[in-house]
Amino acid sequence: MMSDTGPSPIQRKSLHLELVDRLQPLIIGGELVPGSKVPEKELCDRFGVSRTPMREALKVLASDGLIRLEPNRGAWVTIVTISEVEEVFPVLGALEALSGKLACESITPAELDEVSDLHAQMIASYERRDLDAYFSINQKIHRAILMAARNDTLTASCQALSLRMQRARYLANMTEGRWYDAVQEHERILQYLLARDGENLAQTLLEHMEAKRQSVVRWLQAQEQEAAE
Amino acid sequence: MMSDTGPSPIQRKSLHLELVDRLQPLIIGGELVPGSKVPEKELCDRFGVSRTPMREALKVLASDGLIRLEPNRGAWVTIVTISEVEEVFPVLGALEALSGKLACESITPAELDEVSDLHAQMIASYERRDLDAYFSINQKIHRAILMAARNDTLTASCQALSLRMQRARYLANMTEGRWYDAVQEHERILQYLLARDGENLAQTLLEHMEAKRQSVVRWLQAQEQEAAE
DNA sequence: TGACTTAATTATGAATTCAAAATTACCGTG
DNA sequence: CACGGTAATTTTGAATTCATAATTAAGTCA
Repeated sequence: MMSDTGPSPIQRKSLHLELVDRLQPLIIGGELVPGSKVPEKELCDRFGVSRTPMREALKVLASDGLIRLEPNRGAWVTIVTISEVEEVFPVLGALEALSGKLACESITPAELDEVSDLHAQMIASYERRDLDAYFSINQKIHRAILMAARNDTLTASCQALSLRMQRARYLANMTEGRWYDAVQEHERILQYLLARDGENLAQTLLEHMEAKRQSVVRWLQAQEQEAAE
Repeated sequence: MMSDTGPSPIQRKSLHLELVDRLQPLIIGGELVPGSKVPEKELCDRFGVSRTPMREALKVLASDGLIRLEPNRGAWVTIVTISEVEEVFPVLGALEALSGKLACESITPAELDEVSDLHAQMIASYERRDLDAYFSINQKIHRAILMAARNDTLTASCQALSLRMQRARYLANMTEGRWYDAVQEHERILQYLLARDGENLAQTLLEHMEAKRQSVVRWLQAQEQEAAE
């Protein structure tokens, strides 16, 4: 159902890109702990590659902000700071708002069906309080809207920033109240999308991001508090 | 006058980052011709480095979209296509609009003076039809607004996309009419910034980008036409 | 014991090497 | 002469090597 990027590319991806794809989940999944050192040698052994392609991959991940390279001291998994959240969410908001506007212009009935379907699934996971499923489907919805916007540059930019925000399991933490609100927001998002009302969809996505930002910042502040004790 | 990123970093940048910084101007300046092969060995000789850091740099540049890596066939300088322009400018528009909004909240009187000064210089270069100076100052203005927005993530995103649009000398080509309009737009941009009118500044920056997009696309279409003959 | 040196070890950055792929040059055949 | 195929050359991707910087361990002395 997803739009294909091309006719089955036979070309083997270069090793370093393969590694980028493999390392990303380790970082956002928390297996590589934020603030800890990236165990270069260990990862080389694990993936059965030499240091050269691994280090190339680390350079790319660093340019995406997922890790930090300290000269002569190796690579470190970056941590999500409050100030970074305050920076990234407004940018992400602007980009998602644009994606909503563009999606309304280009989305097909089939794609609308798909989003509706995903939305229903998301509601179902909300009702049985399945947070993991909820988050997974939630992301699929945002991605589906992005796809419908038909703008690969926009997709890539959103993707990169989203990854940075997913580094920890922080986002998977919501109060019951915030969760309810988020679902309401998504209800509006779906309605505006179905109505192809770009302006209101953009506005709602912006508010959605702003609310998410607040929620994440609150949680991080609570974490800080906790750590101080 | 520009805000310093920190207290004189003694730490030597890693070689590959140094190379990224050195290669970028070669690409956007057109010395590395769009569509041509990146002469890896030649560049290694020129900068006196081995292939390892050079190849690391190329991987990073590729992830920024300035070059394209074809497996087993080397690196190629990407060309600015019409469809890419149609993609990038709307994204850049959204980001610049945000930067305008944020700048209105945080810009200092000293920074406002600086922008006013740059604006005056830009008008002067317009009046003597000095396109190179005009473009250079123009960029400084956009960058100053970006700095005033106090959002490094936003700055980095804008920077990356701007670079992609600067790859050729295409942008330095404007009709007399378009040039005049651009100056008028910049007049409004300055006024809204001085008035700290975020909403209108954002809107104007958006329109500015849209106009620029149209102008660049027209020029590229003309180029295509020319090439076909 | 504990701070300060100094030596051993390890990790990092970058050059070099090597196998595989792609390109070019060469050559025979129709 | 054009075409197809094979061998030589070059380029690329990735492993290995090597010098240097950083870290750890050991030893010295107050």
